[in-house]
Amino acid sequence: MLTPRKRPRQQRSRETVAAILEAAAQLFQRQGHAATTTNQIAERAGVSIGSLYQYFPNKDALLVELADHHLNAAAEQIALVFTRAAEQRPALDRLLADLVRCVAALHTDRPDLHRLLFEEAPRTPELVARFRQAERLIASALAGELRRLGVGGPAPEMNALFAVQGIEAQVHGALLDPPAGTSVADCLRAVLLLWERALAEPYEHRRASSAP
Amino acid sequence: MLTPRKRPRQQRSRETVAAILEAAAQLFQRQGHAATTTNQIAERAGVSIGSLYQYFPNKDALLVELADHHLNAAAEQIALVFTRAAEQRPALDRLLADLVRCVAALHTDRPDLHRLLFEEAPRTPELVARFRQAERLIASALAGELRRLGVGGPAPEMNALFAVQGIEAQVHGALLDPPAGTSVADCLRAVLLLWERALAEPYEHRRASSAP
DNA sequence: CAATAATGCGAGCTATCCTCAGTTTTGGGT
DNA sequence: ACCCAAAACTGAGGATAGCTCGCATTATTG
Repeated sequence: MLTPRKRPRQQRSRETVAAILEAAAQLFQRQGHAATTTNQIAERAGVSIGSLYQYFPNKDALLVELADHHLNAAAEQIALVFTRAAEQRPALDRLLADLVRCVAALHTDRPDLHRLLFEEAPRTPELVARFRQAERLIASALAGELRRLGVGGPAPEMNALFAVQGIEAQVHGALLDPPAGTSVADCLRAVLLLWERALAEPYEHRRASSAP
Repeated sequence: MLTPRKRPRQQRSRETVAAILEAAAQLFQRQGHAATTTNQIAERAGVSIGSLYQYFPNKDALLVELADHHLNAAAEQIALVFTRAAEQRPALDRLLADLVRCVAALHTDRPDLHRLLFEEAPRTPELVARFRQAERLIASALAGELRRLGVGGPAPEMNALFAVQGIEAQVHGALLDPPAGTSVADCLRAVLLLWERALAEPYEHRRASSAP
């Protein structure tokens, strides 16, 4: 059982839970996950260790909850890109540019939290599942736009998912460990160009001179 | 200090280290990282806990060492793809097909170990750095081939790196969590097609002859 | 065959996660 | 206003895992 062991019903307990999460976020960011003890978190939150364990079954559950918040916030930002796309019906290059910019912003907005969740924390199955779910949500929205534009090949859903996974990995790499002698902006531009080329029509099969 | 605290100099100690790593691999795979204790590892390896800590400064160092072995094995497999490419000088689609097939094989060969290292284990900075290093090595080899083929855009190095990062993420996703109603083979084919399109030159279709 | 270095040992220290029995606070019913 | 069951809170301490350290054992050197 990784989900809360008890639901806070009164106002007081909801504040307790919020304080615990806030404290956990701060300490995890400052000291790392392993170096932070649950007693420290409780102390900083101004509650007893027992209260912490009334709402979180173990230390990792705090991480999962923080990740969930972060992913929801991210999904919201990305959703904004797609609602704007639904209104303005931009061309592929414009849409992808917005998407890449948004993904990059998600990394740079809270770099420490992002690094904590993606590079340091032990990944519980729970955490992995939530990440995958967010990925699919975004991919689904992107697939809709690809269909509207008549691009993305014969299976836009699949290609949209791969695009989301690829862009995430590439932007992540570009921001945390940019290739020597290249600006981050250049990297993002290059990523954008790659995906424009990968997804744009014509999508005819070029079997020019060699077998599969 | 995450690297070995003492180097094994005699045959006896080298065997001890090997036994410890073997035991660690087995137990980590069977029970997961967190559920495995260092005392269990020592016991299974047939050595005392003190001996373990003579060669590994902490529990995570075992993981780093296992990851290092795994990455070296992977790099070797991939290097094979590129030495063969150097001989046969295949076209882009053929080269990418080999690469994707090889990456997929690395995932399916030892799925439990791979999952351990990529999805469960806490990622120490050391571990992350080694991943990045392997990535760059492969990207560098790929960039060479792209240059030979005259594709990969104006900055083949950068695009090769993005391709490696993207392919890894996409193959990983396709194998561990394939989209509903799609076979793994279909996914891999789709990934391949995306990267063919992303990297191939649309404007200049000159068949490369011998320019470095 | 000393003498010295390398290796191996394992009881136990330290520190962390988490429990639980008991206390305090809250809010709805009378 | 008052009562009281449910909700919330408390913190000392149990259980356990990572890791240390002084000493025994085995190998290597001169």
